[in-house]
Amino acid sequence: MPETKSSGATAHVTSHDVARKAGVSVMTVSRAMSGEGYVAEKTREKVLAAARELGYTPNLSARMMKGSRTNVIGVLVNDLLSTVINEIVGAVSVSLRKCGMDLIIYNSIEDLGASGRSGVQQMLRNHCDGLLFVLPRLSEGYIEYLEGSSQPTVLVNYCRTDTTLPVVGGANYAGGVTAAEHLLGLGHRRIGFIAGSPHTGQSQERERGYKAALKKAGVRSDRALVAQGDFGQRSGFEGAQKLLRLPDPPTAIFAANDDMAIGAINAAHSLGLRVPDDVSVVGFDDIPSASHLHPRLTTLRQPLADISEAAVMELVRRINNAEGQQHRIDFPCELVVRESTAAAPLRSAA
Amino acid sequence: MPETKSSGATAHVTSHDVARKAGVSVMTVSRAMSGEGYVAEKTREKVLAAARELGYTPNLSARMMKGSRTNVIGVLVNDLLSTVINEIVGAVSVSLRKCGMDLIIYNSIEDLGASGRSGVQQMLRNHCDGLLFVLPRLSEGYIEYLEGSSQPTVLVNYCRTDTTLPVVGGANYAGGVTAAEHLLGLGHRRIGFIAGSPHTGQSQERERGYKAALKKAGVRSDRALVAQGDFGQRSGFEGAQKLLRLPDPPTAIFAANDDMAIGAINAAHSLGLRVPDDVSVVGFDDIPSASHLHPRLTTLRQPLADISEAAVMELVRRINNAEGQQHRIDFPCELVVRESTAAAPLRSAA
DNA sequence: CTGAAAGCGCTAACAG
DNA sequence: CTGTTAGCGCTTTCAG
Repeated sequence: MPETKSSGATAHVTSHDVARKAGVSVMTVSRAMSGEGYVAEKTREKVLAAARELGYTPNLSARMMKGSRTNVIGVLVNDLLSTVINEIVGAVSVSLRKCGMDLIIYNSIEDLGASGRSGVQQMLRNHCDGLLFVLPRLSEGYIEYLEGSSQPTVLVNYCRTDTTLPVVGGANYAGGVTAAEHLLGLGHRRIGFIAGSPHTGQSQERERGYKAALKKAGVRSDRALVAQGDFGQRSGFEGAQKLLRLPDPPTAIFAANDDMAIGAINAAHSLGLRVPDDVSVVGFDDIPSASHLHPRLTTLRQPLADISEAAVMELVRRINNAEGQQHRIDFPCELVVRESTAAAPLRSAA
Repeated sequence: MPETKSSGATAHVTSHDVARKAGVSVMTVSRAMSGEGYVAEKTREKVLAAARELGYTPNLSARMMKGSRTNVIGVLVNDLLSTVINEIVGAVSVSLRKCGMDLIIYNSIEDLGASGRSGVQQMLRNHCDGLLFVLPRLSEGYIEYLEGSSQPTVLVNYCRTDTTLPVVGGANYAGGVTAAEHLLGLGHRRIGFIAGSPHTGQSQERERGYKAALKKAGVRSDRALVAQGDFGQRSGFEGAQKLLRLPDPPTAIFAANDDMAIGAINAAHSLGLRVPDDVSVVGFDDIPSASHLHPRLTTLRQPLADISEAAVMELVRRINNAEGQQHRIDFPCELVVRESTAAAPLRSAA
């Protein structure tokens, strides 16, 4: 094999190579590349030219070993397959790039705390200027650990416990209230709820809101009308089937997220019921497909782009130790009325 | 601030700390942790105990700077929001963990070649034992670069050009043939096609198969029956609307993926057409929601789990420089007949 | 404004 | 089986 010669393979170009080529010291290369410290404009250009020609990029590992900024943040999730998580990760990615930062994603199937000491997570901690947990499954112990850690950390859409870590998310309780009030306003009295998995506490908050609205309207909540799902489409399907097969079935179903709402609509269809004529369905999130369905889904729009942006801003603020740090930011969720909800059918008397 | 004292924050525990605590040299710690080289069983236990107590994890950055294994592979994608990509990433994640490896995901919005020299990608190259490109948007130049690079690399579901890089994927051409033959067998003669984005070449292959089957059956293909989409649900909706509003509309539509097929079904509904009574729809991929739709979608099942597993095996083989390296692995796609396809309506004479 | 020295945390390569 | 030496590629001192 021939040596270097600037062709394809470009073995390992180091700052030494650039330094030699530019006729300066490695230190000058470092300064020119990072933009920190004084370098004569002319020298900088010379270095940059040499770097470009050689196809040089600084070795981040080496850089971070000295403890300096990497401009990379780590995004930790538990389930990349979730539509919402994906939306958030996408939006975070955009916001981050606006700040000139980049991101790396780590998907842990298990509790993020359990693998908190795994190699990759450790590596992210070492490598990243900050960490963003998106809808995380976190153990209490790991939260405490993160609270004690000096690494800037922001939780997105996590509302299970009180924590000193900053949390950014949607107003789930208020959203639950809104959803239930919408259905109550349409004359529904038997309103089912399909809960999602409890990891982040979002489902519980939405359920609390739903129950509060029912209570306020003088409607007694019925435990039989609450089905347990896991935020997946299939669980929404099964939950809704269970609910709709009840002796005294609900005339409306509020699903804790859109995926389950989609499953619920399919379940209604599978039982020969029409949406919204026979059953109304409300979701939560407003994922893209919500508006392409048949019928188009009435749902609570979570401003994921805003949430993501705010989370990034907060994280950056903390990385820079800047002013104006917030401890909790909640965004209101807006009711989007489409075709999956309508006035309650008249056959209500059971 | 008080010093260490093993509480929460656990500043930066290094191998030196462990060595001191265990009364051995750093080297012994290194060996005990990595499992390589000889260490007395008793010593190893002592070290491991000290490490556990201190909450020590080796610094991967430092480790890889010496060029040794990290047991981490980098997964590069262009669109985390794509259902299929997500499925693959999920399956890859599982396969990898079976091999005791972990993964990090990097999502580049642009062409992966363009940012090929970006910090993060460089970091991944430095950090990872191998790279997996999932349905990538790659420029020719970058492929050449990868071919010349010594880093183990596998492409998943990429079939645009001939490359010396190993490629694992589904048999797209054959799948296209199968889809079209299924529709032809049901008596359809005017069969529309909704193409996806051309980045990976998958859509073209499926289209080639579709056209070949038509030709073989003596059906003249009509350019007006091919709509250009981008694999997104919305584009399937729009493409199908265009097709179904034609003076002589198709009685069946083959969409290059399930997402677009879903859009197509919605489009049919929106035009007052029934699926499959008025129009049959076939998708490609068999994403989870395909079987929850109404009607349930007839589609070509890509064995994503097998594909992912094979890709991982091939990558590991190359990382270990092991025997039996393959250059191309294609998995057949199986036709799954559900409810979205039926015999062609009789009103065919235009 | 630039350079030389030192060392981040770890692990090959060689001694013992 | 264990320790010592050296050095990965970079950046933070501290001198020019």
